[in-house]
Amino acid sequence: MIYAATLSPAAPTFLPLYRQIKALVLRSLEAGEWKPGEAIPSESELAARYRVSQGTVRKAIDELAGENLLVRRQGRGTFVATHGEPREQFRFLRLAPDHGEAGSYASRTCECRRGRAGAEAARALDLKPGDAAIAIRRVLLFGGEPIVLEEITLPAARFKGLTAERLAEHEGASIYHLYETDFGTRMIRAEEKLKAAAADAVAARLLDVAAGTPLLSIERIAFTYGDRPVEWRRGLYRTDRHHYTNALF
Amino acid sequence: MIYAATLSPAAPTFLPLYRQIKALVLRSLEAGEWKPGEAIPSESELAARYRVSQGTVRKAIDELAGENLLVRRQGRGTFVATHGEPREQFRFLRLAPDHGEAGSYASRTCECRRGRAGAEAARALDLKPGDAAIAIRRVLLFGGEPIVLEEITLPAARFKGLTAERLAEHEGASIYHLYETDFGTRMIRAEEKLKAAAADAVAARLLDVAAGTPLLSIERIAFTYGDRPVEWRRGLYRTDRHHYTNALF
DNA sequence: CAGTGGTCTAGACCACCAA
DNA sequence: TGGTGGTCTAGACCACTGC
Repeated sequence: MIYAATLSPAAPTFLPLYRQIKALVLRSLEAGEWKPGEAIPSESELAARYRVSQGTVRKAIDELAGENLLVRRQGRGTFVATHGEPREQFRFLRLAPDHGEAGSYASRTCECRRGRAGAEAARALDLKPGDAAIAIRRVLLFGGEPIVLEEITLPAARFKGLTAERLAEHEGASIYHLYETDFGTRMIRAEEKLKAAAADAVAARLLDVAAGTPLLSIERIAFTYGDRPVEWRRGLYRTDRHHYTNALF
Repeated sequence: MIYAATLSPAAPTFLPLYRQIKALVLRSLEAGEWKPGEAIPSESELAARYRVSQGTVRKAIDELAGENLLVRRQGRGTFVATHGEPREQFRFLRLAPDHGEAGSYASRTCECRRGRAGAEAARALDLKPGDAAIAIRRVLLFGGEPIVLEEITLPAARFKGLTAERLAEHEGASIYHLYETDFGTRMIRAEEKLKAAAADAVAARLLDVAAGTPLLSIERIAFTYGDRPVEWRRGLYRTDRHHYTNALF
């Protein structure tokens, strides 16, 4: 192994071995050498491949598992995380009913068109003025009731061929799972900005509330490998019978 | 060391050594053997004390550091985390201005009285019908502007002697730091529920907005060691020029 | 320079799972 | 029963801090 310091004399004057291994595993992940849901090689195989001890591989994998990129399963192996599993389903959707258990979930796509991105979305996604984008508008239903109105903007280059039909086939499952299966794009993390806003006429109609009703407005930028922003969205949430949950540590 | 399985034949049939060490360190932390901001004994000292290897102590401390209960500082030692440090200051206050840098911060206490807890607070804090509570009402100012109106409810038994004067002396610093210094109560984690709500007359006056303005409503329960809830609060946030930030992983 | 946390190794053994 | 991840140890050495 070669210390990064040897290659780039900048910043952290020293890069531990396990971080270099982590970067190598990350590169394989990003390149799709192991697909979401698949097992990666065992710790001892990786140790042999990279010529380091198993403990060093272990520490690299520990960090990747901590970042939800890998999932360890004792006795079975280490797997590439996927948004397809029920457990991961609601990691990015933190809405809960005020009372009782979470009921059914479904999405209804209103619109899916190709065109220019809005100013905010273009800035968030680093799109150049001429770049095409895909705009989706949909309503999320909980227990059959319309609770969330969402606008999603995607760079057309990465999500070529995404259609309303394909979205319709996928209703009920996480859209991030569709991104994985159809476009090989896995969402790693997201940043959100929350505000309160009054419902305009469109939102009022689609969410079945009076115009002016306070709604929770959530703007999100989602990132894939390499911290590349690849999805922008704004959601308007009815919070009369639901709330957004957050945990602080 | 004794395996937990020997003591309680229930649930996880096996409790690793490092978890037992972690529990012992946690007990010392909770008992105040080492105070916030102080250094705990070195890894080798703890290894000797508990008769385990340094690596095992290390793994226990790793987890506690991951939960923000301890802070490692290479070359210096491991310290008990505190809300007094600037770095920890805004861990529980996730408001940011829409544009520009975060400006000054201050709090202005409107009211601090002893009495009965509200129904919601009493339920959240596990208070019995007769238990006394302390109710605080305050306004948080950012850049000199009133942005947040907060009601805080505390169990009177734990926060005996908390007065408006003491709060006033503490303006500008985190109230969680005051809890630590004056009452030996350190907040470990919190759960929040976010909603959008219309400003009522009182909120409108104190936040200098029109009645009916959409506000972000945040209800929080904060926990100390042993997952004991010891603070309930509801905040109403003006979000016309600020937003609540959240990161999803 | 001594002391602390941080890294790396090698090896033994345990817990869990699937076949 | 064999393979995988999980735990534990002992020891060597490195990086950082403060005296």
